[in-house]
Amino acid sequence: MGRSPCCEKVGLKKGPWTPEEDQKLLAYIEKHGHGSWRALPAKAGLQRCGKSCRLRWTNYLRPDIKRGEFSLQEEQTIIQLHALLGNRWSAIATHLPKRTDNEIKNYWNTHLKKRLAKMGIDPCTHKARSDALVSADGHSKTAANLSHMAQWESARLEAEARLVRESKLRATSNSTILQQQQEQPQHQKGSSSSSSSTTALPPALLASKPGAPPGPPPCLDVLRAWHGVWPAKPAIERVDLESPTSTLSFAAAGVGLVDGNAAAVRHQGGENLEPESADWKCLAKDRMDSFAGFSVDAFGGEAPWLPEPYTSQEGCAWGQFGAGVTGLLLGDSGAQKPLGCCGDSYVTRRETCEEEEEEEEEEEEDEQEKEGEGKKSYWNSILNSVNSSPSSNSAPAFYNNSARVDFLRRSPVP
DNA sequence: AAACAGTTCAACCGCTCATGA
DNA sequence: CTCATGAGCGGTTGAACTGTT
Repeated sequence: MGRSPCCEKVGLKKGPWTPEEDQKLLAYIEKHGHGSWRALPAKAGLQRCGKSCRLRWTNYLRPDIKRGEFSLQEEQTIIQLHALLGNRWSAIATHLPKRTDNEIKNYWNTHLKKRLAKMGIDPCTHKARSDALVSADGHSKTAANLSHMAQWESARLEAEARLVRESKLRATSNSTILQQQQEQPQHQKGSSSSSSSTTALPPALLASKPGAPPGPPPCLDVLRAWHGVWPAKPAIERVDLESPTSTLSFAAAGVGLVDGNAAAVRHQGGENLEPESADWKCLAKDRMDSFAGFSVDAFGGEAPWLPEPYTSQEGCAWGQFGAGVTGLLLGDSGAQKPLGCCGDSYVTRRETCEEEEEEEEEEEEDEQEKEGEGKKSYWNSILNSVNSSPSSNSAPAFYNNSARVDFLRRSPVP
């Protein structure tokens, strides 16, 4: 629309970054923070446009980026959030700590989308292609409700993310930033305008603080109101406010609890279970036909932040069931090779992969211990849920929560 | 071993949004 | 209120890589 280019294009380098360029960018940001991206290239001695620098930093060089294979819980989170938010990758990325929107987008397009399509599930709507939702027996109302719910939740997610960002900025500016600014008064100029930008800070400020108090951020009052009660011992023990890309990590925390579910599915079906495998395909299809209405839309929107299923002793409410079905969708993920593991352009992929695999093995061992219980109980939960036949008439747990339904009714549709 | 096809992912492009003058 | 500017987002591209014939 006649917009001037973000920077003078002449003489600026494009294409893959060289190690030297990376080094320059890293060194500059480590020392000064990025400040104004537009002005950065000149200051850092780079023949790149600011946009390119920002992208390189946020998608590749930033120290708190996790690269390599997506874990099951990450896949679940992506599918669930995509069902709710659609292609809003940055919003999805806020729930996947250390993952960039670009990476998530790529992963969706190259893996998850295909997997869903292969299963006969429309990756756009997250419904079985033969739409059982709007059936003759009046389920369309449920569909409308779910759509309403999804819209509302979508807006709410954004609001929460904003609140957290704002509170984070406030908190930071009240303490460290002030001090930092006194020491380096000019580096932060021009970076305060962005509502979501925390990366203007030098990385030292962004370094994770494992011991940071895990108390719920102010925005969680909204959740408390939403849920009626904040669990005495929240399933979400850690709210990672430090990651520049993550304003909330409910998804990781919450879904992490059901990570074992998908693993359990794999376990039940055997590690070599292929998506085409008759057993689970039947199960998936049956359940998808039955639950197409809720599909991932319903439980996907639910699982990441709802504490109920995870705090209840039985832990087999809809959230878990939903995550379990998502696990079904992810049935072959466990067997897949690490993809694009170690994106380092300058180290051969295999070298870094070996290191990462070792680390991942260690992490897996830890996770497996935590998941043990979930794995055992999940399949029973699935069977219970199936046996108790949560037909479309019996809504997921949250729909039976009258307070929430009331709240929903009062809530405006964005 | 070579040619071809398919896949992955880093990077770019064009657009919208937020902010400040 | 309008305009200019910068930042960020989502879609797309193309080089590099991998698998198949």
